[in-house]
Order: sequence, then C-alpha cells, then structure tokens
Amino acid sequence: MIKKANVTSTQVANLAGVSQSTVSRSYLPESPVTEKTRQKVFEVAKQLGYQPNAMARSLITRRSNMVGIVISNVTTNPFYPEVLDLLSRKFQENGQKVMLFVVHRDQSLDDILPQLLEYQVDGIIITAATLSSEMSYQCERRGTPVTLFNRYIPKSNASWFCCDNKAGGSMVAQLFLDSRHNRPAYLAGSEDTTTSIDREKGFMEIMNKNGVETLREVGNYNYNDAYAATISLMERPNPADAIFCSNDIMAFGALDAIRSGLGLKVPEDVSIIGFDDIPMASWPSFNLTTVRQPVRSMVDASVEDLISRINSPEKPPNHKSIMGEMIVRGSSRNFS
Amino acid sequence: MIKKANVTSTQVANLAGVSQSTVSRSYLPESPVTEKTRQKVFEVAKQLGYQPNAMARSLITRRSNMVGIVISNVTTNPFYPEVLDLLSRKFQENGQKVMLFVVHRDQSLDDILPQLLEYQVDGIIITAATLSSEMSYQCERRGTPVTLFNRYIPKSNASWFCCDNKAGGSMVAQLFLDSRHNRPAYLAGSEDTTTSIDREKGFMEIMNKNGVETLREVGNYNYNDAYAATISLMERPNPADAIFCSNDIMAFGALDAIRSGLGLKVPEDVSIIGFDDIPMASWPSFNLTTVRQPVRSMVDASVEDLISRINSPEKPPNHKSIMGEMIVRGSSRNFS
DNA sequence: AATTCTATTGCATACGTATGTTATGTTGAT
DNA sequence: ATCAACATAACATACGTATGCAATAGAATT
Repeated sequence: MIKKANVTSTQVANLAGVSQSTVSRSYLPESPVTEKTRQKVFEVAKQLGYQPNAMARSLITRRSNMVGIVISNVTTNPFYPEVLDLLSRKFQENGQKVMLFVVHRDQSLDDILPQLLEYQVDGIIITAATLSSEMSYQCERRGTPVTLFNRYIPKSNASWFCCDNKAGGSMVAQLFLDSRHNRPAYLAGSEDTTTSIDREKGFMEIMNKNGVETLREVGNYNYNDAYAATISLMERPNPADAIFCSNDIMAFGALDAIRSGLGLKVPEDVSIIGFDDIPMASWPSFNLTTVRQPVRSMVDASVEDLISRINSPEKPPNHKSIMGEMIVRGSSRNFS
Repeated sequence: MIKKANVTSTQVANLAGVSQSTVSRSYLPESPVTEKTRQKVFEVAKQLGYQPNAMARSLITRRSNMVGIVISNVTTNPFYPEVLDLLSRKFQENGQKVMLFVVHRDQSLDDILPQLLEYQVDGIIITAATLSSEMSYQCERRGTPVTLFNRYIPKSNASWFCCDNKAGGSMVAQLFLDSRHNRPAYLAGSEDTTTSIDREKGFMEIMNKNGVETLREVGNYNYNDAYAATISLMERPNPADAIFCSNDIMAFGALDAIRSGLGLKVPEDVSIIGFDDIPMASWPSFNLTTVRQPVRSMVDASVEDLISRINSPEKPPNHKSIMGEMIVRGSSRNFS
C-alpha cells in the first residue's frame, strides 16, 4: 500500500546547492538560468533519478496537457482503430497525453465525461457516441472544449468535423444509376447515428429525384446483422441488384451473404458499395467499391481545432464537412 | 490562454458554512461526517458545479488511479484493438483511468515510459513492444509495476502473461502431420518478436522430431508481406502443401495470394492455418483454421496482476503462459 | 574605485486536496 | 447539575511544483 517516496525538486536542489525554484526553472526552456547551473542540476537529477511530477505541475499551471478521447466500436469496425491511431499520434506530436475511454453500448457518456473533467483534461474528442446537452453544458462551464468526430449535435458549443456523409450517399446513388441498376437498396447502420442517417438522406435524395424505388434493411454497422439483412434483401420476390452498405464491414457481410450464402455473383448479380475504405477493402477477397473517408483530414482538422481552442478558450466552435472520394473497385458493375 | 478558475472545495465550504476538510471528507465514503452536513455539502456542490480535482488528490494520496497502456499495431492487426478494448474495459471496472500510448516503428519505448512516469501512473501494461533494461530499472526504482502482455523479457522484474505460443506452434505442426501434409512451411511474423520466435520453435520441434523438412518465409505480421511471401513460397519447384502463418492477418494474405493470385484452391492445394482467431477468421470468405489465443484470460490475468502489485508493491512479478485452442475450420484439409 | 545596471538566484506563496490532531458540541449516566 | 465519553467538525499542514518579487552577484561604465 505504501508507494516509494518520489525524488523531488527540493532534494535535487539541496544536493546541487541551489534553491528549489532554480531546479524548477532549469526544466523550463526559456527561463533565466545559467547554463552552468542548469548542467549541475541535470547532473544531480540524473544521479537521483529525478523527474518532474506532472500532477504538481498541472496543479500550478492549470494545464494538464492531457486530452480525453472517447471512442467505441473499436473491435467491430477497423475504421475506428485507424482513427484512434491517427488521433493519438497527432496529439503525441503536439505534446498532449491521451486519456482513453472505450465506451460500450451499456455505458453512458454522462458517466464518463465527469471522470475526464475530474482529471482536468484540457480538451475532449468524442467519436462514435453522442453528447447530452447536460454534459455539453458541464464542459462549457469548465471551459473545456469538446470536438466531435464524425458526429454532430444541433445545439451545443462543440466543434465537429465530419465526412460529408450526405454527399457520399449521393455519389453512390449516382454511380448505381449511371451503371443502369434499377433495384437499389440501402443497408443502414445503427439507426441512431447521424452518419447512417445522412448517408441515407443523400442516397435517397438522388433515388427519389429519379423516381427509383429503393429497398431498405438495417445492418447496425456490424457484419452479422448485415449478412442476415442481405439474405432477406435478396430472398424477396423482386430482389435488389445493387446494395449501398453504410460501412465497409457491412459490405463484407453483404458480399459473404451473396457469394457464400446464396451462391450468387458480385458484381454480376448484385453490385455492392461500402463506405470508409478501410485497408481490407482493397484486399482481393473483397475488392470493394467504396467511399473513402478523408480520415487524415478529419483527424488533422479535429486535433488542430481542439488544440487551438485549448490555447484560446474564447474561440467559437468550428464545424466542417469534408468530401469523401469514390474508390471504384470490382464489387460494382460498370454497365450492363 | 487563461482557463476559467475551477470551483474548489474551499468555495463549497464557505457557501455551505463548513470547513474545507469537511467538504473533502464528504466525498470519502467512510469518513465521520453527519448525513445532514454531507447532504448540505452535496447540495451546494451541485449548485456550484463542483467536482473534486483528481490532480490535487493524487498529489496528496500518491495514487493517480491511472495506468499506462502501451500498444502498437492497432491498425495492422485486429487482434490488438480487441486487446485494447478488453484491457481498458477491465481497468475502468476497477476504477483505473487509462493513459494510452500508441507506438510506431519509429518510436522508442525509452521516450514514452518517462512520460508515463511523469504523470505518476500507478502501473504500466506493455504490449507489442519490448522493454529496455534501463527503463525496467527506472520503473523499479519508482516502484511502478510493469506487466508485459504477450511479450517477455529474460531478466527484469516485470510480470508477463503470454499465450503458450510454443505449444500453439506444436499443435499446428501436429495437425499438419496428422492430415498427411509433407511439405510444410512456416510464415514468420516480425523476426524480433518472441511471439513469432516461440511459435516457430514449437512448430519446428515437432517437424524436426518427425524428420520433415520445412520451408520458411517472413511476412512481418502484415497482409502485404505475407501475400508476397506466399507467392514466393508457392512458386518454388517443390512448393508447400501447408502453411502455418504466425497470425491471422498473414493467413488472409496467404489465402488471397493462393486463390486470387495463383488460382489455386484452399485447402485442396494448400492448407492454411493462422494464429489469433480474430473475429474475421470465422467469416465465410476466410473460414480459417487457427489457434485461438485466450485473450480474455490473458487480459484478466494481466490486469489482476498489475492491480494487485499496485496495491502491494512488495509482491514479486508473476509469469504465466496460457494454452491456446485449435479451432478447425475449412482452410485446412482433414485427410488426403 | 565607486556606481549603475543587468542577468541570475533565492524567498515566499499558491495550486486544491487529504489527513493527523485538536477543539467543539452532544449525549448519557450519575 | 456535573462530568465523562464520544461523535463531529475545524485547524493546520503537507503533497511537489511554478512564479512574482526581492536580493544578490557580476559586469560594465565612469
């Protein structure tokens, strides 16, 4: 239960024959301390194994240099590990440590954000979950900026950076129409996510404009549900000839359902298009046509926004939708 | 640059007409404070939006309730997101916050661990990277326990919990022999990892014992290298009829190389066996025979070990190898 | 050599909480 | 009514650092 006592700046000071404040200043880059004394301090510090205590420092400076990342679906969708990887790398480059929370369906953000605030994080990035107005208010009151990644909330003072999901959905619809499909289907992700809602909106807008009737099923952004939904989509009397899956993982489920499950061919019998362009999409097994999310731009924008609002709390939140790119591969047919 | 001033326990105390220490004690479960005053304190706290400051608390208690997780390969191997998910969930259940570092090939642990120590983490879990003896010493000096996940280091005071990789390799070899393969190959992961080394050791031990000559290539634990290595393995005059891939992702690369790249059949022409049993392995596209790592047991053991050593720093480190399980699917042939 | 000025250093305090020790109030017994 | 005994609350201090201000030393100028 008893932890070893830490080496403190005072101990270093005593042994080096200087004051504690001089030790402290030795670690601040542009503090007025002679190179000679700084060297002496470092020497003693090394000898004692001294390292500044970030908690004590944060207490004084009111900056923890920690940001909170709230993420989910880390195991069900490879898109999120990639996001996490990029986010954390970018924060590290900016000298920010990352406090991570992986949330599950049974957890509420309202239980997690207070923990981040207790630990005085300088800012919070939230992806794959939504923010209650109560929590939004708590963060605002504390002056802790919040940035949403691929999510948005109508009335809040959070920033958000999204892929232009609606435009992405429209691009897919247009491609289906251009390649003469006439029985398209939308395979929705989780119904309560803005990503799935917006992709559907963009998709339907084009289909409606062209008077094309569209099928619909729900795959909840996971492989198994998508597999089942695809079977039911194809066993109708008048089955789909093109399926837009709201993410790549569902597209893989659809592919497997069609090929292994039903013995049909892609894209001859059905075209499949996904969303995300995760690395696996380019594997020969899948060779998936999909809308590539501009992950890097989205991450860069999110991190830069958060850091800039950390440094200038008076700045207003920012919002931006970034265009995705259609990556045409072999799972969608060209013409008929 | 100026952060809003926090609400402090002193402010709550003043408004509630009690002392600061009483406010503090109100938040400690079994402190002697009347229910009536505690309620009054909470009421005022809520009104002011007060929340205890975890940094100040840690400074006093010498416990941060934070653990460090160091991980890598988060984007290249779905096994690690799963590990991360389980680890972080388990720590959350135990009231520990997670400070995350995602390391890349160009980063050294020696730059990362000091940052964790600065932030006074109570303990550290390292996966997918190896620990220098210098850093091991630094952690020991600080009394910060370190637990390695699926890695081990001969001389150090770190705990470690691994899959029994050697036994796993032997199981695969035995299965190949039982099903009458006579031209086996080992597709290695990254050469400097104990996981790949041990799996190879177990595999080769059985093969040598039975006097079976074995091919070898390196796939560096990634899809693309494995794809290329498999091609070269199969284009020899006397190609392999069974490939043991040191993880599932490489097995997928091998599968794609054999089927899409070479137009051969699995398992008719070649049997493929992987290692990990990530969720994708059971997808119809792959239907991969593989050795399932006991992730949950490994995570449970690691977390419990770390927490117990946090609470009792005098405890010695623990080591354990946990048996994996052979999951037979369609990518390996039964008999010939 | 005396004086002024500047570059370093030391002193004292603050950050927000936890906790050992002392003081206060309350209860019950005599 | 007095006093002991106990349950609560207040007081004071410590955790390890950063930083404004005062003090000092050293250099530069006359």
